[in-house]
Amino acid sequence: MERAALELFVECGIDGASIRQIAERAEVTEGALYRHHASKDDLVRYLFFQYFQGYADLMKAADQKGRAIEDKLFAMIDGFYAAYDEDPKGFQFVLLVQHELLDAVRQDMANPVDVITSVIDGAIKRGEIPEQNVALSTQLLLGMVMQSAVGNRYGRLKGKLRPYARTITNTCFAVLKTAPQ
Amino acid sequence: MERAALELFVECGIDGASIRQIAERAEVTEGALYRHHASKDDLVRYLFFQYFQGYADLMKAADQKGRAIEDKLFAMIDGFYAAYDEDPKGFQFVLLVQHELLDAVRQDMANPVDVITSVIDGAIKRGEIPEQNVALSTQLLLGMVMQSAVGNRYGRLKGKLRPYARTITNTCFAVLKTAPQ
Amino acid sequence: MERAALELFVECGIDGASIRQIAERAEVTEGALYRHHASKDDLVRYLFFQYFQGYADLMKAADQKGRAIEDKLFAMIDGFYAAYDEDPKGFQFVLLVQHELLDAVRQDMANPVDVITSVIDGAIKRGEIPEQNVALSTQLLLGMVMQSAVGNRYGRLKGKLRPYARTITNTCFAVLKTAPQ
Amino acid sequence: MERAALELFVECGIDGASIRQIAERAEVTEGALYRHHASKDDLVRYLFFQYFQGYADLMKAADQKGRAIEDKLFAMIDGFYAAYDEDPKGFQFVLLVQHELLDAVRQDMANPVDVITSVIDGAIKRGEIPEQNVALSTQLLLGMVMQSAVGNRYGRLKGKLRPYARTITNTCFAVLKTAPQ
DNA sequence: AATGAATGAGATTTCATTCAT
DNA sequence: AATGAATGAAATCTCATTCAT
Repeated sequence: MERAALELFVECGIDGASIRQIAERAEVTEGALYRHHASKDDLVRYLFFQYFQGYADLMKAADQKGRAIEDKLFAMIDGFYAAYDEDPKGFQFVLLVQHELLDAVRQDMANPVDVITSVIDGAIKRGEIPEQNVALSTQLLLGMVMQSAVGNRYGRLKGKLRPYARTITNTCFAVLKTAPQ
Repeated sequence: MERAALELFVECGIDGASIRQIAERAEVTEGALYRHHASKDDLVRYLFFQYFQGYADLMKAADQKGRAIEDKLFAMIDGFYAAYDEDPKGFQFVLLVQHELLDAVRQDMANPVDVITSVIDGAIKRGEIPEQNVALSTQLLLGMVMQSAVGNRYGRLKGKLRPYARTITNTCFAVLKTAPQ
Repeated sequence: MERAALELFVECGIDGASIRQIAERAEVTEGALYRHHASKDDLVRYLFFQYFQGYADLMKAADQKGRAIEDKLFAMIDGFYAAYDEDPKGFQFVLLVQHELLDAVRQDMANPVDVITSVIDGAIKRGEIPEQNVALSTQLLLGMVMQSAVGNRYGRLKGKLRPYARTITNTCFAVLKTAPQ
Repeated sequence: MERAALELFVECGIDGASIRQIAERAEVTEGALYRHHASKDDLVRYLFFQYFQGYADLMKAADQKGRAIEDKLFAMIDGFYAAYDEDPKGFQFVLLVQHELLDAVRQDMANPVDVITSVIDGAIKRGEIPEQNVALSTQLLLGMVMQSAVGNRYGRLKGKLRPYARTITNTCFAVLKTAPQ
């Protein structure tokens, strides 16, 4: 049921996918959906937080891996790519609704963005990379990783993403070495 | 009128912004909108292509600048940031509808993505950077530049983006030097 | 202009043909139409009465022709068919709006139906045909003549109708001879 | 619900009757209509084919009655008048939309017009009536029968039509005897 | 006189949600 | 718990008509 919703949301957009369509694809009735989720919004939020939480957990776990930033970065990127390869639509869905729901995140749960920032911060403190504008560096790394997924979706980047994990880790490290200001 | 539409689209999403709201903000009646655009879809497409064309022209012009890839890259990034700083909502709007409209682009007009690819290709041929997976490099550069704009929108990156142009150019060059595969 | 309206009304129906379409086909602007006719309704009424008057005049003139009912009937039928052949859309238009406008007719002008009735009445008085239910006979004759035109429109009856005038007159006479009750 | 629609269509015309009016008269909401019929057009088509099918079945059944054409004709006319007397609006509705929907008929189902034609054809072959222009004769009979119903609607012919069945059958036979060419 | 942009009302249709069964 | 018909609000779009130019 949630799967049907996710797929339709990604295919048609949130407003473009109607409850009736979702119910049809899930092979239940419209009324039945409302026993599991109070509203369409609720369903969207549920899906978003499920995936968002997943990505956040991934990041947090990666943060524990190894000692050097390269290990942590690799764990993050490899983890995300593995997750993406397994369920690309999940990522696409998060991308789709982040505009509306990112604000609702900040308080409660760990944010992947913050984890990246803290990883970079730690590396600077340990002298692994030079002083830099961490907020900026965070966005740059984030951009490279996420855009590779987007490029995959649009057919610009074929096949699975996980094989790129080592390469992307290296470019991320290269970026951090340039000390973006 | 188009401005009112653009702003509402960015604020509320395409489906979230109703013709009535747009008309109200533009201080015209709903019917009046339909004299200028045959449908809501038409209005969305009109806005998308206007901005997309603008960015494409920017990229093509930048491609002519200088000789070395660093000059070209700087022209692109600086040009894009200047455009973004002047009208951030235009970029946000393009981001918002690219999912649905990118397919409608390919045939007719130059695509910024292709321009970047060709710039990288040229640099490889001239021996300025090593052989690499150009499709991948393209997405990485694109990701860094676009995500910095997204980060600005979400308040992660404050102020104007243009001052970052030189720095980002350098990181782009650093990325290309790592020869992503 | 009136011609453009008539044609569009017949092609698309009264509500189906918009003022804008009419203006376009007539190669004038919408505003210009309103200088000649106070409203769309007015235009419809104008066209209806123009044709209806024409048919009524035809009938009245035919009523004067000859002495015997056969002469009068032939004049009527031949006259109507001639008019139909020359401008089938005029008749189709009248058919299209009779539902709404026939009521508006009764008072002012001679009605073709009444003329037929009076012709039959006269023939009975002169002993040319037997006593009968004149209202019924009127509808039967009317039905044969009008349906032949409708049949022509729908392709059931090819070519011009006027050549049928003599034949139809004879069948009309045969009908009247059966003294419908 | 369908009844409310039928009546309003006959009273106000297809475009003149709004979904809202129909819903009001049927004492349901507009949305409820759309559970049963996908669109206004669909509703119109549904009603048309229901009645058209009914008339066609009537004609086919009548075609089986008796041996002589007079029997068949009487069965047809009597059957149609009975149907008309019972539900005049049904016929008026069919008349109203035939312009647009007759074309959609030809392929699938038996057409009353064709049945009449075949009845006349049969009578000619059996020598009951002389050789003639069958297409023309068909329209003449059709015209008499249908126009009597139209005359009833406009108040030219009072009361029930069924009592006229025998008379009209006779006039039809008289028409066929004149061998219209 | 003519233009055509604008108006305002209304039409069709969709849809999240509810609720009697 | 599930169903699916019904609701009611809103969305997109059309159009006869007006009016400043």
